[in-house]
Amino acid sequence: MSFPSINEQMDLIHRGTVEILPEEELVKKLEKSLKEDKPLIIKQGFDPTAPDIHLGHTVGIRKLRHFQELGHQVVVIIGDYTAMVGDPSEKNSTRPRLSHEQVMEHAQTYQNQFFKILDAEKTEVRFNGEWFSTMNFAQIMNLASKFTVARMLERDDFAKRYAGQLPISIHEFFYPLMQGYDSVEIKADVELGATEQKFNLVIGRNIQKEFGQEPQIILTLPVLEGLDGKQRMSKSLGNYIGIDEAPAEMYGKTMSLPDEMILRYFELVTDVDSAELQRLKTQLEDPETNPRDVKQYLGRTLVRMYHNKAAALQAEEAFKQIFVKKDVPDDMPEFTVSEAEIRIVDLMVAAGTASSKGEARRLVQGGGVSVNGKKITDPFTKITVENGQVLKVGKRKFVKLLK
RNA sequence: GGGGAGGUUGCGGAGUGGUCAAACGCAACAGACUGUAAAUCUGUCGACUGAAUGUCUUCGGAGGUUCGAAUCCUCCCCUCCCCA
Repeated sequence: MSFPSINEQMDLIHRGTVEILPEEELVKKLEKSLKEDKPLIIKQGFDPTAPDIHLGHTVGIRKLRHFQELGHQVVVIIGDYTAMVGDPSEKNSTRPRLSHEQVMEHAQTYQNQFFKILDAEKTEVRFNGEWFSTMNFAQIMNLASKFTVARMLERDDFAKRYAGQLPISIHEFFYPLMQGYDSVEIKADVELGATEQKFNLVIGRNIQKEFGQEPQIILTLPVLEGLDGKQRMSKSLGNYIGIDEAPAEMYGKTMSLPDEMILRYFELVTDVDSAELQRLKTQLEDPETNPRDVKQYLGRTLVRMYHNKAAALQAEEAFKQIFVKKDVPDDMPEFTVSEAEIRIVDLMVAAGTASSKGEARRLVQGGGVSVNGKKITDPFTKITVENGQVLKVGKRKFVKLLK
């Protein structure tokens, strides 16, 4: 196997990263790997707590991909055991513990999605239950003895919870220890993680030293903001773009991003090269440019990456049709009405566009509902359904009515 | 083990016997303006009923007092702080 030069490697490694700690050590490791023609072991762990991978996750996965392209060995750890603990990072409360069965189910979905980005042939997937399930209490005590409570409480999240009189369970202290021990088991050279993971990653270095290994390099990556442009992208906040989403969804969600996020997304979650990135930056700074156009390009790029080019163009067309021409989409869910005449609020609830009649009534009164382009303002309006009529609720809910 | 504080509608946080489906802020949703951007403004924000000084469900859980309980009492569960 041959590797690119150190400079070339460092260039790609640097893209989008926040910190490399310590960078000189990484260079040394790369030199050694080059000299001995031996790939570095690159680790990142994933807790299969939520079964869908979104763009936020891909920041790390794509970095793994970069290492893979450079010829290094990527090891993905599925934290089947750690998931049962729950990572306390950036959390202000104890996470619910998952059953092993749930975890394994999620893990499968994760793997399927990983390989949309990673080269499955060159990726080693390990479950940390492999070593944790057989660890005995003496070994656990040994691991636990290597850290102090004060050290744990240095962590911001723990410190805040402690100060805020919120519960911290003892088992949460094990999370960083477990993650660190994973590095020992696979003899990691580099571990990737989001910036919020820094504490856990540093613990990994310490643990490796305790176990007589050369400590791993830490590479931190930014936490991607979600659709609101403020809070981290996460499924529970509902501000995510999932890589499994349909083209129209993916494109539409991209278009709803705040403008300030455009470049950041290009940099962190797309393949555009640095020259292109620079060009886009210049373009956005030009007052003549409508940022919307650049955002459309971002939308197309993302759909192309996770679907294909045709889907990207189609998604864009559909989007324009609905929101630019204010037309109705070509494809929409259908709902068959059995009654000859139905009240608008009942129809809305039946067709799933409102969760209760109260909500339906409010939407109607708020002026957000129309049938065949005709706005309805009285919640007691009775609709005589004709085949093919379109019910529109809010900005984006369309239902085709059938008899 | 002892002492103290606390658990309220997605979150934060008022409310200490009726006027409480519960202030206010955030988030969310809808409307106006737009580029499904941001900012701003307006409205809504437990459910049911053609809608109201209506009914039901909700203030950690279970009982109780009362004409009436988020509010008072009893027991239980959970969290935090201090002392040992």
